[in-house]
Amino acid sequence: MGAGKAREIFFAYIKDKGLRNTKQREEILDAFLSAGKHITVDDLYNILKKTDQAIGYATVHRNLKLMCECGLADEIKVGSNKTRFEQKYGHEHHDHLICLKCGRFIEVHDDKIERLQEKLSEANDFVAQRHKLEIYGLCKKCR
Amino acid sequence: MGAGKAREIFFAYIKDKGLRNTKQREEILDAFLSAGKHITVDDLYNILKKTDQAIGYATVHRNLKLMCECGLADEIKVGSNKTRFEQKYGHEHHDHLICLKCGRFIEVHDDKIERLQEKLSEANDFVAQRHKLEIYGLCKKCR
DNA sequence: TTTGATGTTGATAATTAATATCAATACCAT
DNA sequence: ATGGTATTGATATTAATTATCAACATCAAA
Repeated sequence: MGAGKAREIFFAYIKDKGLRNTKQREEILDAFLSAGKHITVDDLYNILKKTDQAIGYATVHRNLKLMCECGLADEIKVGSNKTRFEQKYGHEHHDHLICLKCGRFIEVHDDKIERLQEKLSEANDFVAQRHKLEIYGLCKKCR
Repeated sequence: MGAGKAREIFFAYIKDKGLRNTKQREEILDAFLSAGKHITVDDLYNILKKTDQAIGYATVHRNLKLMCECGLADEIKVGSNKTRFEQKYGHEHHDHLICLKCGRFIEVHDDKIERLQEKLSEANDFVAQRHKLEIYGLCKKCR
């Protein structure tokens, strides 16, 4: 795992922007990097509360945003639920199969689909920058 | 256009559910059916206000939800913006190219991609019900 | 047609998530 | 060590959606 590398990227970004390193920032980064996939602000806040009673919700939120800015994290929004954050560094681009019953996210990838998307964009004089593909249905366990 | 058919579906659904027909309900339905694509509650509310001063925001909202229930409308959420509703009846399934600059939605469709998505789902023991593909980038005019 | 049970409306309140504010504090270049 | 300033954490604000409820409208049955 490139967790060390991810930290480097974060701290380099901070320095470059003239921002500062703090105890909380580091805690949040580490907690995020070792947390499960598709975590919410609440999730991370609750994890951090256990070891840092004083940490604030807004601080967790702000720093997750910061991780998105520097390319370490991605925001994903599903339905009307709250925003989830997932690790981007060291994780290939992927799409999601989302179980409507248990809420499980399955990460998938298909090069062919990616290429067809690119073609589709070109055919519409559109310059694609990123995309989101979510397939909703029932997973193995739930059907 | 099957606007008449769409109305039939709506009223049949209402009757079937033991719901009632109202002046507002009909106004909202008709306004929605003749409105442009990807409309928000606000948009529709403002359109309706012109001909029915007394109509309530909540009523518009509730009835758009109802149209989703009966399969005439679909909710689409992009980024952190407000929910948009689009007509489903008489409109083939499609995906969206979304311009990050001007916000324009371009509707696209690719059978090959659809089939590959189905395969991808099967390969993961997943029963797909619906999906959402959004490609973000810059449209012809904006690049 | 009248009636009455009940679904609907419209105004407003409540809820929820994301973000802004700001005084106190912590960081770090000098 | 210190001073300028970014950060924190508590709280307020914003924004969208949904819930509440009394007044009203609908429609099936009489």
